[in-house]
Amino acid sequence: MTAVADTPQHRRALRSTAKVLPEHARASNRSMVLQLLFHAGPRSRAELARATGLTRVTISDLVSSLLAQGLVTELGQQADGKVGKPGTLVGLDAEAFQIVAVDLADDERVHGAVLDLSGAVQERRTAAVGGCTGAAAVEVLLGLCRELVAATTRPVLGVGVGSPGVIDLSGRVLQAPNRGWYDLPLAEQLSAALELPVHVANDADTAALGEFTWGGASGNGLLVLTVGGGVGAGIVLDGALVQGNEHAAGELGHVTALDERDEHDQAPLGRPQPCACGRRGCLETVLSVPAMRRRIAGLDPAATDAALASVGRRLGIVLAPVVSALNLSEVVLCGPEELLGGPLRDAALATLRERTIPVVSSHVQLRMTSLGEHGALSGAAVLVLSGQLGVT
Amino acid sequence: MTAVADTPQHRRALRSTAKVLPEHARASNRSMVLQLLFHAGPRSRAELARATGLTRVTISDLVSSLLAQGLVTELGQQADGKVGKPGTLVGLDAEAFQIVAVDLADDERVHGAVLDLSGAVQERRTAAVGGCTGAAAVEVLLGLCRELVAATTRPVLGVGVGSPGVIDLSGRVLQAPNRGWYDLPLAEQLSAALELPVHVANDADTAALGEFTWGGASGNGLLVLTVGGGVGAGIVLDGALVQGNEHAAGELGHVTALDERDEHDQAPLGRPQPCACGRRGCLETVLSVPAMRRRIAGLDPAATDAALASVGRRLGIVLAPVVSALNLSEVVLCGPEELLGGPLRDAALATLRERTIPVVSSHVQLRMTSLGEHGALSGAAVLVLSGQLGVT
DNA sequence: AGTTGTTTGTAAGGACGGTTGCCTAACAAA
DNA sequence: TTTGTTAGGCAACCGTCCTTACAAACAACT
Repeated sequence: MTAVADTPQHRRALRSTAKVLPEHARASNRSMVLQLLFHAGPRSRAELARATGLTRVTISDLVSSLLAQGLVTELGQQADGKVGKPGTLVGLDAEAFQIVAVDLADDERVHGAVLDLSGAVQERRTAAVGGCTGAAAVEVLLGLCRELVAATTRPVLGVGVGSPGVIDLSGRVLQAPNRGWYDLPLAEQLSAALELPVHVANDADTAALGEFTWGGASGNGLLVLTVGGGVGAGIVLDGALVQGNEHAAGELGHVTALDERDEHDQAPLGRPQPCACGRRGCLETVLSVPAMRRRIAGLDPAATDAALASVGRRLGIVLAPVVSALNLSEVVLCGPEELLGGPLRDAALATLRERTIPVVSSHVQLRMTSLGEHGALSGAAVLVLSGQLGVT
Repeated sequence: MTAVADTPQHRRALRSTAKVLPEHARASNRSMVLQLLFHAGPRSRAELARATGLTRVTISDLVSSLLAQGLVTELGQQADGKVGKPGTLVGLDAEAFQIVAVDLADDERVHGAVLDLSGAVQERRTAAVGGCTGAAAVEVLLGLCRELVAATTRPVLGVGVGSPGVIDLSGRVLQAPNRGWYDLPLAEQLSAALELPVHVANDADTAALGEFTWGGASGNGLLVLTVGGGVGAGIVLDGALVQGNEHAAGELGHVTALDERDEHDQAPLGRPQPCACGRRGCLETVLSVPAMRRRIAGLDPAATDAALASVGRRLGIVLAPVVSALNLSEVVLCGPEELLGGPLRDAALATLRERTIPVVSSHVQLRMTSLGEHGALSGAAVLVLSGQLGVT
């Protein structure tokens, strides 16, 4: 229809650009105010104005619209002993709305929760997958969502879903072998059925978002490694998830981590094992929970520690190039504390530091998640916060 | 002075946010038009409107201001056989302005050039470093800049500099040991002296920008590896350079690539060699130009190929985790063709593909730069295009 | 040749968002 | 009480984009 040819040059030229209207400026400034109230706590209008660089007039206008929507509330006078008129504190009303979050990482049960805007869990529900795949699996998910929405006691801001698989920005599942989903517009379908905004992302990505927002991330550049039945990663740079060319960023589980001839460790991991992907020696074959449990089964404590440390060293070797290339400030491990938290972590960090230049190694952290097993759920909630309010 | 405490939460909250005014929207839309004309060639106003999503009225307004600034020119009627009034083609005037670009990667000579807006080199000059460091090195650079500015025949859009070292977004050189620069506000100093906009970035980063803009990059996610006296990398994701937590992203040269006990290659690289950074087995100790020349000196062609392939395999091993984590679409090598272009590249690509999951490996490219030795210079020019016009 | 329909580019008017300048209220310190 | 400072609101203005309307230029049909 259009006379303009849709050439690759066009798409390239406009890939990361879109028209900007004054109303987008408004939305952006609104997000900035919410972001500030979210992270830094209640503030007076005048303080918001100083912190954002906007004028008091504009902030007043923004705040009044936020008050009208019920997102923020006035919390009374500022009782400092300072000169001048005391300001009126304005704070985010964490209980004004609720978020429905669902985690599909577990193959057996779908885990869901209702959270408030501060990430506090209000309700928790699960549903059995029962081996369902394809459309039936969508039905199970939809059922849990309906149940959770029914359990909310406030208006629902939106629904966030973290799922294994490759998922694009619009919430379309390009492929999720575990569920038998291929090219499925999951967010669109759920949104139509629930009549709510729905955001879907890879579960490692949601875990990374959760860690970024609530895990007390320090610097810039975060990689979250989820260790379960498989191994996945989510990367947050400059406050945004890295998507990758095919939306497959974070596929660290299937990087070769063990070679045929290079194992001379003190607690040898043995020959590279075959992997579900059809190759051998993938990181998943040594770092996944089942693989580690098999390896340490029946070992005495010292041998267990040595075996886990050996796994940690392989992890450190794989992480070193990534951490160097991106100059990450933090690597976070999500998974069973008893496997990951001890010698594995220590060995991985030591190896990572040995193998990177000081300007990188001296700043990088490697730690367990501070969100426990709720990481994926709260991350799915951040998906909604980010999508609906611009807050991360 | 301000009553608002400057807490970490504040900086965190506002890190990737800034107030947005309608004029920023205007600037963004202006950039979008320029971007389209730059990459897709001349268009009529109506076509620009369709491609950008803005109305014809707004485009007319934007185009008229660009015409007034001399950045674009009208190129006559569109002579298609279509119905309706033929449009007036509007095109970027590549010769309306010129760009001064300087490359400091070479320790012996500073290379500079005058380019037009299409990246075509108009003039070329160099200056001897003569072992200068610190302020004296700045003087040499400044002298070359003045010479180049004097050689321009059109108004100068700005000056772009690519330099080794760690450089922040404002063009402050945090550390550049080769030049003896530490915490030096280079862009600011040059800008004050030349009375022109000056943009400074790491040389690997400028090379990556050049490749991204003029190298025919295909997908999303580009890593450019510069191989010279050392090894550096620049990464472009979603059209923007990756900075890193300490602005040290791309420090791949000092990732350990060779271990004490894991070398069983067909053309052994031997024991890990000491590196200038004080550790052993860094990628630089096998992949830098001097290291490779030493290794192949006196070898017959077959042995040379085998040795270079062995280096390539080490490179592939280091790249695999990075390419997987970011799902990169392209890795580009910059450096001597005779060393990098043959068996080394082939072995690196094969190793990279072997060690990554198909969804990643089947899409990734690994090739020599298409910009020859001018990559860094044209990249420095892109720095200016990007900074002044929003075009990449 | 005249009519019709399509497309281009411009003009006028309106909506929206932010700013500056000025005002009043509330408080501490002199 | 006076003075200086800070908070918050009101009015007027400017910039940016939109919608609507219109003239010009052309192809195709009658």
